[in-house]
Amino acid sequence: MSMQLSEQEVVRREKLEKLRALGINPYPADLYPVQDTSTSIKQRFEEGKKVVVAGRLMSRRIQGKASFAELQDSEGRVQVYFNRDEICTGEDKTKYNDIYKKLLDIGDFIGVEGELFTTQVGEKTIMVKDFSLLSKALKPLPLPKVDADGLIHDKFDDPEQRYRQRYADLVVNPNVKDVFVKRTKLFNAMRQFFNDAGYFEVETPILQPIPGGAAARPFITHHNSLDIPLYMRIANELYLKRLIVGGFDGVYEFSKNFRNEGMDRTHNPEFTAMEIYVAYKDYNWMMDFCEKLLEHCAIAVNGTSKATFGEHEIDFKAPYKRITMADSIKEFTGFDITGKSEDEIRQAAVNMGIEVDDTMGKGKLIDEIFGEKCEGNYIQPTFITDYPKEMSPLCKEHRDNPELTERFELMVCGKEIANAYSELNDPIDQRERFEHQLKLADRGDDEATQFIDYDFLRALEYGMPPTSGMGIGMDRLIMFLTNNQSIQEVLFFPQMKPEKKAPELTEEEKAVLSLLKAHTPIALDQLKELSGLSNKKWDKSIKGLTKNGLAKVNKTDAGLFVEIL
RNA sequence: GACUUGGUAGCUCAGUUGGUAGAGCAUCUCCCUUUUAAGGAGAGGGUCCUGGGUUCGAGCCCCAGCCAAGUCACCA
Repeated sequence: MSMQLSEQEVVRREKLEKLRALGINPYPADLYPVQDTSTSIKQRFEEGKKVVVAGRLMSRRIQGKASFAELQDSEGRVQVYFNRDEICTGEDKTKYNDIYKKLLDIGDFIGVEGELFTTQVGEKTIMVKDFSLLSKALKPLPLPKVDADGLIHDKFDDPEQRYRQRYADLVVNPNVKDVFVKRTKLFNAMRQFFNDAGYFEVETPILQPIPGGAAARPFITHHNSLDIPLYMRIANELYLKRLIVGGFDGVYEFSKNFRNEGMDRTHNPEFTAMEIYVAYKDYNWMMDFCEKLLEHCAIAVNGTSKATFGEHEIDFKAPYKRITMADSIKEFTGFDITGKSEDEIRQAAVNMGIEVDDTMGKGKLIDEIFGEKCEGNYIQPTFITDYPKEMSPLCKEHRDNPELTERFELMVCGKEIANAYSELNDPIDQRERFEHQLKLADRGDDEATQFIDYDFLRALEYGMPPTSGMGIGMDRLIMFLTNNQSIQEVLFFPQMKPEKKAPELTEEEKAVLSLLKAHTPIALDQLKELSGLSNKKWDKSIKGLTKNGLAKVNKTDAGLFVEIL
């Protein structure tokens, strides 16, 4: 069946044929000898210099026998000047009059050879001596325009369309491209920082027989040859620790994780975390390392340690404030949790107006209080330390207080962007904590981990050196560094519900068509009668058929007749 | 999952108790040899998200659904 084409798409396909008729391949195979870019031209501008550039034609101002246009390449735009008599030095003016003016469109890729000059209004421009079509665009791009005051007109900014057609978004919205350039700069900066410190980048399985290292609902799949379920990873922690057991001093991985949970502007089903584990270190060392790392990354991405996020200006310059969870709660609620029983803490939470229920243990209650009363207050990067033990099944008990763990989270603008431990390396303690989680899961606590990774316990039994580990949510971090409030803006291809395509023909249209096959031509009223459709249905159906080119309505002196085509 | 808002031309958006679907840019035709969002004149272009219903008549009203955004809940 033919696809529905808009008028502009039909026109472009016709141009394609006209180009071929003129002996021009709209999709040539040979390379184009690009020598310059839009930025190199402006940076190393010399009057009369010969240049060769390629890119998309993005705007045109045609004035008869001359025309200004903008060419967009990977680095930006440069103005090009097409003059009929420069391009067509002989009698034949086809190349300018027909090929350039009529058969090229905005969005087409062209290659341009020319010489640099400055226009009367001072714009650095390429005088085109010759050009070639490199690839014809059949769909018109959205065309935002920026005026002299920097205002954007006809901005392409519907999020649904931008996310579904990121390619078009990237072509027409340079600020979107910048976000992804910064994203890659962040990864490169972090990788360089780790490599300079002597740590190894590694890869661990994404398909795992046991999804471990976090409490989250996994995606499940099935391996045919092994005939076993496999889970997509929710975290890579347990694998990286195995490598510390194996003798690496420091390992890290940028890890795509998958969690089968809700989606909103801070959660995508797949997201990227960075996890690093360093032997012979503790969480105090990791805090120092973390703040140096983030300062380094912020500067690499934005050229400064400062970053604007919404109404806040945040500064990633080290060092960051450090406060224990107990002190934080004391500061914002006046309540001191140290030495208190579960009931005392529950009562305090109730007094603060926090909803509690009986299934909440001490750790969960403390977490609720912190989340409700404290978390949102930390705008500048702040380390919150010494979390309750119940909340941290993979973390080492605090050296000074057995109710706590050696854990910190880094808060920025009230959100967690890093989470780190002195890792638990006591295999017997670890086994007990896993078994405890299993009991919670059996009781129906769906947050608790439902599997015990016995292989991981075996690894710990061989001995893991004291180790500190840290995870950083890369998507959230880049949101802060690029001032984006939504994770979809920092992912090239955020997960979306599939677009449903309209059926080629509805059942009603098929019915009318078969009637029409039996009686053609036929009076319109008679066909409508035969179809037995309601007015609205009839109208839709006959319009659908004529639009698809399957039927035609003829107006004659005798009335309206429908015929099949 | 709940609520709110939205879905109309390639893009951005109007659309009046419910009465022939509009504008700007883009497209097409003609004129224009240093302009820069938008030169001049003219023309074409629509699954008004989908499906029902009410009505003589629905872009508009009612019901159901789809998709998205936002808020909350859940989740970390």
